[in-house]
Amino acid sequence: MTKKEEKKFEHFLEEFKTLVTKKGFKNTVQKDCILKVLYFSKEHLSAEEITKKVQKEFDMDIGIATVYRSLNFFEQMNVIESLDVGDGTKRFEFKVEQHHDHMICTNCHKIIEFSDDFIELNQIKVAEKNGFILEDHIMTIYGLCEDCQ
Amino acid sequence: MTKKEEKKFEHFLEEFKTLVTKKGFKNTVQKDCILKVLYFSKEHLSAEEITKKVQKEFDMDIGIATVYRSLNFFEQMNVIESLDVGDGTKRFEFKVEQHHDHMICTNCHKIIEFSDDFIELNQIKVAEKNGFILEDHIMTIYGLCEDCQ
DNA sequence: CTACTTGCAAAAGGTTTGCATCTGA
DNA sequence: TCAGATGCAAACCTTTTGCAAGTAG
Repeated sequence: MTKKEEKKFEHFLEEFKTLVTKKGFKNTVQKDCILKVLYFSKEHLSAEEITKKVQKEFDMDIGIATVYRSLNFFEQMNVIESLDVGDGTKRFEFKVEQHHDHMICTNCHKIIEFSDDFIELNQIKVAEKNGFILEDHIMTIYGLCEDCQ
Repeated sequence: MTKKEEKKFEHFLEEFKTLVTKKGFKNTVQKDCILKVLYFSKEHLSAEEITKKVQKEFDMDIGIATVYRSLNFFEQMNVIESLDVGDGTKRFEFKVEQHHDHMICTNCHKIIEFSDDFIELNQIKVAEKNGFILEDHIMTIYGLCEDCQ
C-alpha cells in the first residue's frame, strides 16, 4: 500500500470513528484492524480469513466472535458489504464509492469485479417501476473463467 | 392448480424421468413429490419447508437428508435453482423458461420477481468482454417494498 | 442382481450467544 | 463510572455424510 492510500484510509477511519462515537458505540483496536484489513484487501475475505490476517499482520489475539460481531456492525454502518460466493461462507468487502458487481467462476470460485453503467441505471428503473425504495443491488454472473474452460 | 397446469407438469415429469434414467440415476416417489411441490409453489421454499410440504401434502415420511440430496441433484440437472435471501437458508425454485430476477425487501424479506430484457442482454455482453462462458446470473435488488416504507 | 436411494442419526461447517472480564468515553 | 466490547466456549442452524436397509431398472 502506498503512502497516499494509507493517508486516504487514515482519513476515512477518522471520520468513521467520529460517527461511531456519535452513535453511542465504542471504538476499539480490534475494529480498526479489521477495517484496515478489509480496506486494503484485494480479495473478498471470509470471517475466518480476516481473523487470521489480523492475528498475523497485527500480532493480535483476536477472537472470531469479535470478528463476526464487528462485521455485522460494519455492515449495519454501511461501510462493508457481504457477498455469497456459493462456497458456503459469507465473504466481505469494503464498500467503495463506485458500485461494482461480480462475476464468479463456478469451477475455481475466482471472482472478477466489473461495473456497467447500463446495469446501474436499469436497476433503478426496475425498482421504481415496482414501488421499491432502492437500497442496494447485487448482480452476479456465474460461468467458467478463461482458465477453467 | 388447474387441470391444464397439472397436464403440463405431468408432461415435464415424464421427460425429466426419461433423462434421469438415461443418465443412469433412478426415479423415486420422493423425487417426484419434491419436484411437484417446487413446480407448483408460488414461494421460494427452504429445504425444511419442502420436507414439511411433502409430508403433509403426500402423507409421506420423507427425511430431510433425502430432500437435500434431491435438491442438489435437481440443481445439477438444471431444473431448479437456489437463491440466497439473506435469512440464513438457501431457498429453491423451479427453473422456468423465461429467466427472471428478484427484488427482496430488506425488512420483511418479501420477494418480488421481475424480468428485464436490458439486463439479460447486458450480462451476456459483460461475460463476453471478460472471456467468461456464461452459465447463469443472479440480479438481486434490495430495498424497501411499498408496505414497509 | 446391483448400483442407486432412502432414513436415521451423527458429524460437520459457519455463525451467534451467554457470561465474566475488560475498556473506551 | 458504566454501557458497550472482547474472548472463550458452548449453543445453534443449516447442510452433509456414514451406514444399514430398501428399491428401481
